[in-house]
Amino acid sequence: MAPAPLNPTSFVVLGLIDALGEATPYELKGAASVRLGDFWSLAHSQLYAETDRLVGGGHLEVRREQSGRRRKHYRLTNRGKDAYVRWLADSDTDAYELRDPGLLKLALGAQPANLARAQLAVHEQKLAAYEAAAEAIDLPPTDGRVLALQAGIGHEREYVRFWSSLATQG
Amino acid sequence: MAPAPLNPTSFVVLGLIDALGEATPYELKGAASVRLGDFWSLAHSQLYAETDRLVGGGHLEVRREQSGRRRKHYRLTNRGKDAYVRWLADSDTDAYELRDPGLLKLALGAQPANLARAQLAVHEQKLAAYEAAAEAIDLPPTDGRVLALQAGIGHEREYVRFWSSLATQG
DNA sequence: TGAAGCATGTAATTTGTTACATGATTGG
DNA sequence: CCAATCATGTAACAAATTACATGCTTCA
Repeated sequence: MAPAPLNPTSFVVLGLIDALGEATPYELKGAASVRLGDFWSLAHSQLYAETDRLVGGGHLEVRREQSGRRRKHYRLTNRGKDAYVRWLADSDTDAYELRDPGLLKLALGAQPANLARAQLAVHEQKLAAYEAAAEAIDLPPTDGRVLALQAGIGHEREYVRFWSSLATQG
Repeated sequence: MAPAPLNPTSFVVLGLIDALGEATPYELKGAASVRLGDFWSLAHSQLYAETDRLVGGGHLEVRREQSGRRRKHYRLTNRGKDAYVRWLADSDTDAYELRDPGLLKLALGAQPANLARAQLAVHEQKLAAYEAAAEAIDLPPTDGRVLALQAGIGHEREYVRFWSSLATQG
């Protein structure tokens, strides 16, 4: 039986470990929220599961502390590094779907005005948070994290524009 | 043990059946792609599983053909209708996460220019498809489906703008 | 009449979420 | 020193994806 193929979660883990050199699942949790913000969240239990799987596939290796907490520290193997680098360089990415619960309600017939007011509040808040993060970040403007944040800001602006246009009626 | 709570998939099914009056899973498949376009897709096996679950929770009732294909036709029960109407009227929707694989690669350090060219092509195509759909649709401009489509168009425009700005370099 | 593809489902596998448990550290 | 909370994991459950199976229509 072939080992399970790598999925986006796998690459998040590989990418974070690549950046950190070595990490425990707990450290990955922190790194994920820093590097990916809230546009791609993972439950901490997923990180424990995914690191295990990646060890099984030969993409990571573990070093376990011999005393105290006996934490597991993970590093990339050559195989893991290769797989990650190839994924990163491959511009043919998975398809993306909007899958926004707010738009789902709208499409299924919710009253636009009420929904819009609630959604507007949500997206205004998220926009403010992203803008604050962009303000605070200390990285060259060509860094991928900055660019991704700019993309997030663009989307939230678009959401605010969209729901604003519906919020006024009703 | 309490019956499993309803999730977005459940409400998609309830909503489609509400609109259709009665439907087989196969008909739901068609209805979903018409009403939700490609912003919220479901595998056909999900529809069989979800209709079953909803029967178990008392939200749907089945009528099975007595001969031939013995298809199952589902209708809302009062309980199902109620749950659906309440969900639709509740403006407090689930949170939304962007979760775009393209942005994930960008944030993890992919070369912006190559990625951008590929993503640009994808989103230009999607934008064109949405615009064609908006052109073809024959519904009042206040219909939720039309509005959701407008939202999709706005997002795709934003994507095109964003990736365009990165595609020129490199 | 047989191939293509539409229609209808089930089963196996993989993923993701939620809940539970408990040890270590630290600030009050 | 004790309450919070940080850190570390496992287990149970729910959901989604993929693969498998197979009957019905249609039309060449």
